[in-house]
Amino acid sequence: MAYIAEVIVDVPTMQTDQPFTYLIPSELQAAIETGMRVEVPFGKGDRHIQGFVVGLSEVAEPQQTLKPIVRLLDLSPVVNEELLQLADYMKETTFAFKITCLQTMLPSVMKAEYQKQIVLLEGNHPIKEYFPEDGILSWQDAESAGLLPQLKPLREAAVVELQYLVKNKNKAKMTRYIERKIEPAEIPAVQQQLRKGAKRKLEILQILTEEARLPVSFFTEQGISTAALNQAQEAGWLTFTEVEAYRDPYKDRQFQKTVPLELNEEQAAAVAQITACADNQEAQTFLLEGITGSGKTEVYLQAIAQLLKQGKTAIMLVPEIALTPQMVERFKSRLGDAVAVLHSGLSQGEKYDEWRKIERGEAQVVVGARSAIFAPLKNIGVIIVDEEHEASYKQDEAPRYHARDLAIWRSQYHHCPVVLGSATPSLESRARAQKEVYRLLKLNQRAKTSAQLPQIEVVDMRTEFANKKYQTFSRPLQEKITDRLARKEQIVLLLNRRGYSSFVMCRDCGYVLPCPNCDISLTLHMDTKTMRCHYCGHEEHIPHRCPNCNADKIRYYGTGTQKVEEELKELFPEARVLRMDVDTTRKKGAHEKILTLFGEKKADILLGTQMIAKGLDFPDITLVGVLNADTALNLPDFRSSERTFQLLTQVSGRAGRAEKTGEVVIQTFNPEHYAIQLAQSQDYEDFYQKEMWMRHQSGYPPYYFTVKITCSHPEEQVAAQKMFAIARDLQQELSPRSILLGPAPSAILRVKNRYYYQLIIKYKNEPQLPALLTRLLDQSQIDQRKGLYVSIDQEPLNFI
DNA sequence: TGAGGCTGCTCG
DNA sequence: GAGCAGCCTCAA
Repeated sequence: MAYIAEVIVDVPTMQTDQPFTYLIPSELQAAIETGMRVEVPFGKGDRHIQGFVVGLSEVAEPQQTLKPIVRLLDLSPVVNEELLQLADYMKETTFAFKITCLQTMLPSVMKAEYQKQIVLLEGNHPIKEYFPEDGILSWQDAESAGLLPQLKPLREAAVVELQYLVKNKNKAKMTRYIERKIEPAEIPAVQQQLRKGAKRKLEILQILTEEARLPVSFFTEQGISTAALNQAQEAGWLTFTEVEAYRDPYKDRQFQKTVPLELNEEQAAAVAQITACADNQEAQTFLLEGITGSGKTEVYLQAIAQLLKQGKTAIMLVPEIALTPQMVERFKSRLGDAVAVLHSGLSQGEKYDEWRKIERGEAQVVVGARSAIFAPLKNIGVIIVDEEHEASYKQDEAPRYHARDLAIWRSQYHHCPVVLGSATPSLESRARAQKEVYRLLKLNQRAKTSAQLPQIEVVDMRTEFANKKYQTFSRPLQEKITDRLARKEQIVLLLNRRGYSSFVMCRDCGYVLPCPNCDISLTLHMDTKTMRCHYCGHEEHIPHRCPNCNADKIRYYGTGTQKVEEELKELFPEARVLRMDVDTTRKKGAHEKILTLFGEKKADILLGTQMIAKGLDFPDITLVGVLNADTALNLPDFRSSERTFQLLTQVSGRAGRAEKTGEVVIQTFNPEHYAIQLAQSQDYEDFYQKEMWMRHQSGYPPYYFTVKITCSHPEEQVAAQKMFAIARDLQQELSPRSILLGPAPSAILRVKNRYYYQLIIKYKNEPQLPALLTRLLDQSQIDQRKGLYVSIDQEPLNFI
């Protein structure tokens, strides 16, 4: 009898994307379980790598000689049966390797790091002078000392050995505690015997009278030294112990307990339908289409609260930029300690701790961005995807999954409802509701009955441009800002940065400073006084003279937030302005600080990029200005109208959420465009009809499915040739009803010195396509050593 | 003739 | 991802 394990190894290639069989040594047989991480030897030379156990079995006689598992990296499984199945689904739908899917599901600290080192076997060999005492030399040190050529023959002669270490990074944080060993009743007697002046010992004993267990920090904070504690230990009064501690990013925060708000009829009906589904174990997907300010979050909270009472759990996904402190506050204060929060602002250790809390069942509600869909909850009662239209739910690197799809998959596993919420649903989701694949729930009223939808004015910037002095602010907007400042009400200004940035141009020859590695102009950053590339991170000084013609007529162009801020200060010197963009929010907690200041009315104007469009809920905002509505409108992407409409509707929703009525000013060069006009009338349903007609006319989703294939190589020719070869292949195999767009160079042809070519397939029914694409990837494996990469993006959200 | 590079193959 | 075999090229 032999016990064997099927293991997915950490070698992300097409050829190794399958389970490998290993022998389970007898000492591991009792402890090993499916879903654990293990260390295994792999390949010639038995390099040690990490793997995931995906199956266990018993065989009479293995057909081949098997290598044994070296050790277990976990005490209990880190992926359960459900997540293993989910990984299979992800692999099929995203064309990613299974190992990549598995690693994506776990906190990053659980991904192994490998270390190479050289071990001296023959202690007397002259080479030993290069080795440290312990006879172990790291690969990096050997390399930098130029020893590698010398070591090569020594390895063959078995003087040294090459070792690969698998480092397990997931360390729980430990806190030192003190435990009382002395009976409280004895303490007064001991205190009597202390010699005079033994103040600290007296104090320690006093504390021990009250408490049996305390963190060491409790003592040190009171000025009791560790030396004193050590003496107390020697006296047998106490012992030190280590207790596992969670790194809780919110531990110092007090959350005021809140009570459920009164629901209006529409909200109550929505909650009832969702919970009824959960009660009936129905895997139904709801589309909750609610205008801004209609109280979608309250619907989520009450549905979750009800299900929690029945012992169920819940996942709430929000876009990264909407995961504001306000949102977290709302969940924590309503649902208390049941809530775990996962977002990019946490350190690796904090993320790991939140994950363990969930995994152990200590948290029942998970609020987080895209990757929170992998939260290891059991008995899920509802999954909510807020702002479901947001592009950030799709991961733009492998595995290119969409969190919405995985949410639906998990709901089917748990027989529970999914709620997709938005004021402006994606066309795909709205169309599915039309076809009754999803059930449509509508919220047509603002939750606060006194709150009205804001008045929206569209300003034609073509006529405004005659007023040359201030190009950024139209006269109507200036007048309204003046008015709000006088009334001490708050203003939000949105600078739409998509496809737009500030750059430096020479006025004599028109030269624009490019990135040396990418085909894109460098962006001006005034805070660091540098030019930066947003793609590769290249940085250089701001030029004073034109590098091309040497003229000194170099000028800054474009409208960065910094430039707008300066203009604002010039126009309204008395206004207090807060700026929120990538530059001012880079530091941890900066985001929160800006919003808190604004919430406390320490500023009159909040100026920012897209990140201010979502989730802000401040009662005194009565004016929203969109400085440039149409920068995204002219991008060559069929979703540009949809994105523009969504952004304008979302940001308009920030105005007039309480008693005071709000106003919105949209500045545009395309006032007659339907996306702008329908945003003005705030009619999502009209927009949906119009846009569906447009998509039907031009043959785009949701009428067609799409796949994007991308090739990249350091030489443009090679990337292009491969792309054309793939296109020829596909042309032959696909049905004549499918359409190929391209091959064409990507919108930014060169990134990090690699050239990108792409091809888009539009199709309605192509059952052979997954197999075809898998074969294509398989064939492209050979090209990888030549630096030629092929990637596949199923239902891409960015066409350019 | 031997060193070094490139390609294809394999890994349990 | 890494080692290895088989093949080719190149220079002496």
